[in-house]
Amino acid sequence: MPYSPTHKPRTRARIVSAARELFTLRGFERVTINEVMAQAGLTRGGFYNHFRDKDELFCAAVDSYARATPWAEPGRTPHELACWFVDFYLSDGMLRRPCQQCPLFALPADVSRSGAAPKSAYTQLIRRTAAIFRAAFSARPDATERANAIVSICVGAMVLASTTDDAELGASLRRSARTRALELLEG
Amino acid sequence: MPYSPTHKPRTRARIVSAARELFTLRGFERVTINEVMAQAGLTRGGFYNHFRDKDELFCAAVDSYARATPWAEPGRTPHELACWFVDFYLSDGMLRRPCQQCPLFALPADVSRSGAAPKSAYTQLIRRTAAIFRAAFSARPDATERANAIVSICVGAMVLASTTDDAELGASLRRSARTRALELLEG
DNA sequence: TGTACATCAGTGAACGCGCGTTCACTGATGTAC
DNA sequence: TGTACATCAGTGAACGCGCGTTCACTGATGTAC
Repeated sequence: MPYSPTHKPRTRARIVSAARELFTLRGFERVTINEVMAQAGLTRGGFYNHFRDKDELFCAAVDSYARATPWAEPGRTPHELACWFVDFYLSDGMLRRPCQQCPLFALPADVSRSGAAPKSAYTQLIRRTAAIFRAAFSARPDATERANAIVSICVGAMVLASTTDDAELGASLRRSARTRALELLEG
Repeated sequence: MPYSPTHKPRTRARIVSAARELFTLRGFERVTINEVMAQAGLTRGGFYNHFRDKDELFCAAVDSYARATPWAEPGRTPHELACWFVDFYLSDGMLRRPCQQCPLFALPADVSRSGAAPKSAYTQLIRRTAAIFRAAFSARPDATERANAIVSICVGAMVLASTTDDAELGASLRRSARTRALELLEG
């Protein structure tokens, strides 16, 4: 039994992590397996020891987001967390720092054109994000509806801001989204 | 001077139209020049009589959206038009009918990874869409801010709805977006 | 403890398909006479 | 009016690059004795 039993899973995790970063930055098609493996410190051929094909890697990458901890912070009320999350999500840093980009706004097109598994992982991610906002409303009858609206407005603003070449328009869209999202949270 | 002077421009327009439809449906990378030309009733080679390369076609396709009439309808007040547009944008038909899909939610990733020209055309399209909503507010000081929020929420809901595999979640997101967008329009 | 061995993660050259792009050619059309 | 001609939009075979994928091999590691 050469190599410890944790060796291969750790290598795999490194590949997935590299893929997640590159995919969110440049999209599924424009990232080559060669690049992913190089970023993980490996060479091309070894890829197929871990994944059947590139699609399976994509699925694993999206899935790894969905499994990531939903930014739960101790010592904060759900409402505080929700407000903080809106700010965090719409921040300059989120827009610029590619490896931190959320696949909800970085990868929708790639996911929508892909197979069932990434779509399912992506759907989970939508649900988790909405749940953060829903938790901020104690017992409002329209909690779900409001949480949905907040997710849409945050994702929409980031999609548009990351696509426009006009930084001021992008900033303005994000400011507006922040105002309205917080307004919805205050109810 | 063989062929009438309008012959070539009309052929070009047919190619752009085919490209627009295919790109919004399947994205820039997955559509081949061969397919575009076939859909326009032509063959591969002729493409380069009209465009320098595939990037130029993409730019022309995005641009042709930006130039499209912004759904101005006579006999309707700006406010009525804005409300109708929210409903139209978030409708089942818009989500399903690929050739009618708006590039704002169908192509953001492709545009953000492309060159300057498509980004600029896309930015124009954001502006035009926001202008429809801004026109619905007579003289509110926060008209621009509200219009921006409405665009973000509509685009965000459609991005998410077109990516999830859960039709009910998608419908729910679009309903929520509709409620809040109309609320913002009523003020 | 040290050595031989078996395993299998990783290597990198090679393959082959797909697609963007090129290019020599065709043939439809308007003009000249 | 009819014929020869010039133009150039469109054709389709061919090219070549890039990238996903394969495969025979290497060499690092843990185990057996």
